[in-house]
Amino acid sequence: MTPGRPTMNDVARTAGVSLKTVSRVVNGETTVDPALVAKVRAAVDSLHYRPHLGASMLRRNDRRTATIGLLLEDVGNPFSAVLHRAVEDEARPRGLHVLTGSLDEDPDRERELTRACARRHTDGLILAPAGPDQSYLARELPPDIPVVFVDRPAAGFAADTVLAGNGAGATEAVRHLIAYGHRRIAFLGDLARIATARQRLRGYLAVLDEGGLPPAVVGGLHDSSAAEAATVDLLRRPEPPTALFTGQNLITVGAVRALRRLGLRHSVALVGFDDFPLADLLEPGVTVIAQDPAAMGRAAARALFERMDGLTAEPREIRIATTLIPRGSGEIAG
Amino acid sequence: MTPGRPTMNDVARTAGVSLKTVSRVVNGETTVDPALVAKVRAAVDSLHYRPHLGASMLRRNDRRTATIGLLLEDVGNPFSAVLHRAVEDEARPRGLHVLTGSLDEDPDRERELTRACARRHTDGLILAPAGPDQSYLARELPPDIPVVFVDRPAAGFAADTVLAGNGAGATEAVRHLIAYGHRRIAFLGDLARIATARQRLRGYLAVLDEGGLPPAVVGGLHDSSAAEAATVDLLRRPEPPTALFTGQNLITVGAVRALRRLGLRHSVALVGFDDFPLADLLEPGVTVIAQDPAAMGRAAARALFERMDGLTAEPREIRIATTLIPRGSGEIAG
DNA sequence: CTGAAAGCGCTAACAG
DNA sequence: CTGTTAGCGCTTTCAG
Repeated sequence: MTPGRPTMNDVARTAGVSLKTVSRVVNGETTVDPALVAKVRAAVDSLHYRPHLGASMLRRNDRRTATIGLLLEDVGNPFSAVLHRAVEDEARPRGLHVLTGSLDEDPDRERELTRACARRHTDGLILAPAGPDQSYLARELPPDIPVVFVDRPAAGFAADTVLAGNGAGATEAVRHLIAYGHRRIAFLGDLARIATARQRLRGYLAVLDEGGLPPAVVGGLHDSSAAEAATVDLLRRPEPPTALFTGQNLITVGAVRALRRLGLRHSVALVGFDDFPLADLLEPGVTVIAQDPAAMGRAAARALFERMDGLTAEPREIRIATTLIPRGSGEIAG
Repeated sequence: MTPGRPTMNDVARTAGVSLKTVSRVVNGETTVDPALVAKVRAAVDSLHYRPHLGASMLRRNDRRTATIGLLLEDVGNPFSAVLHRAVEDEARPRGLHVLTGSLDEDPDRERELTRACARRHTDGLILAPAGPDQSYLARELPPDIPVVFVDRPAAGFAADTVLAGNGAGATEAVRHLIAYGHRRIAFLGDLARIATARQRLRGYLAVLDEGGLPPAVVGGLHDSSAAEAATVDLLRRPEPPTALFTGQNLITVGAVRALRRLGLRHSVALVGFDDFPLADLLEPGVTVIAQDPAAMGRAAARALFERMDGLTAEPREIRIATTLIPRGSGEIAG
């Protein structure tokens, strides 16, 4: 027969004390005779006993699993990865561990993974919404597990939300280009689906409108090579734009490639939304509106912990400011 | 009074059946009267009942939590992030979820987090060892939870291990430089602590020895700016190297910055270990020995699942091949 | 096909 | 300061 993993009972037996005494020692209660503590400790060590979190959580009054869920677009992309790490760093001092998942813009997967968190009784959930509607959460998620949305606004469910200053960032980018004399400024992005992208577009349109300049929008770009092709296309038109504003990381890289291919990298200006490593080592360096994914992760984690601690205030919207980093490509005069 | 989360008992009561019937329906057993199934389903929906994974796992015979642990150096760095994503993709079809943690080269943290996994009864563990010795696992980790090591070899504990072809990759890099006529080739790396780094160094030394060439090793570089300073230093010596081989991502970037600062980027050759985004857009493009973190994650996950399914063969060592990607910097003649 | 009883590993509540 | 009893939400016997 296989003995299986030792239980508190086994420890109690080999230590010659009652189960409850073992429980007290394991939980660090101070009201135990030092001699018994020593006996229990010895038994724990010799049996390699580890307490069973699931069992204790089942019986305990606070019912904490010391685990939070973190559902992001794709844990493999740099933005999500840095955000993830920031959440972990906030969680660590509280003894919390992180269960992660990637949603890939798939609303079904979003429901599936939130359900997985509910079944595991995570103490909280940080979610970057993939689908257009989160009203299902009121049904699927028990009311005792708080949620914080991050990176994208949710719909149909009220909770704290941490967002980048998308509109403000876009506004700053376009104003910057206008200040350098540009009047034909194009926007390249991945529109429609993602609320974040729409906010950036809105910022762009607002500034152009303000200045009486004509917009030129290319949407539906989902990867780098599509962006490259679209940029080449755009610049070969009659009266091409003299400046580009790209709505996202991969699109920026596609535009850089296109400008290079066309030999225009020193004559057409470019500002990208979202920073990326080595942007400063390209030629020219790429001017960006930098987001701060680490700050977003920290803010989301802190908001979640406040809720877990019982805060019941109105849902809050927390904006993490963006920063324009001039590196050359955005300072080409028009 | 707060009702709390509904239990199977609540469902049974509102459906007018026994607890056990609810259990059967929830677990998809087929031997239930369709009429009762419908009643139970209705009760589940109306109460928003969700089964409690912890409670079921406690009583169940197989004792699976449907969760695996994944402990990496830093979930925020691109290498770990891509590996993480690959593990998740393998885990998903098996209905497994991933609990993640970053070790930051800290052996204490490694023990702390493996213990956290043990207490949560994860079904398995994928670990990128941080400390020099993993013999504690035999004590800390119950024998029923299999481990797979990834990215770095472990010591003192035998288990499947997935590694990049570090030695082979380094060998290829140095041979490549020699083929381009270089005789003074320096190695810049983060030595000592990390087994992986040592293997790369060993490959470098072996090839130089083979060709009767003098080694020049700079170690202890832990970040990009240290690497930059060291590179500048190195190249200002009398008889400086004509080619550099950098042992790691951040060091490569530091070297690129140094070469640029010294105006030597088109005259001193460079091959870096580990690929990075935009390496092809620099000038010159940076020649690298690319690892395949996604393949490593996949292989680790598959090996783990085989063990979880009961495989008891000898521990295996799985090597994931590296690829030399010539982009210019490594093809500067010496 | 359905249900009643027992008990997974642990902690709460109450005695001693 | 210590032990006993009951029971968390669920699945497992084993009877109907």
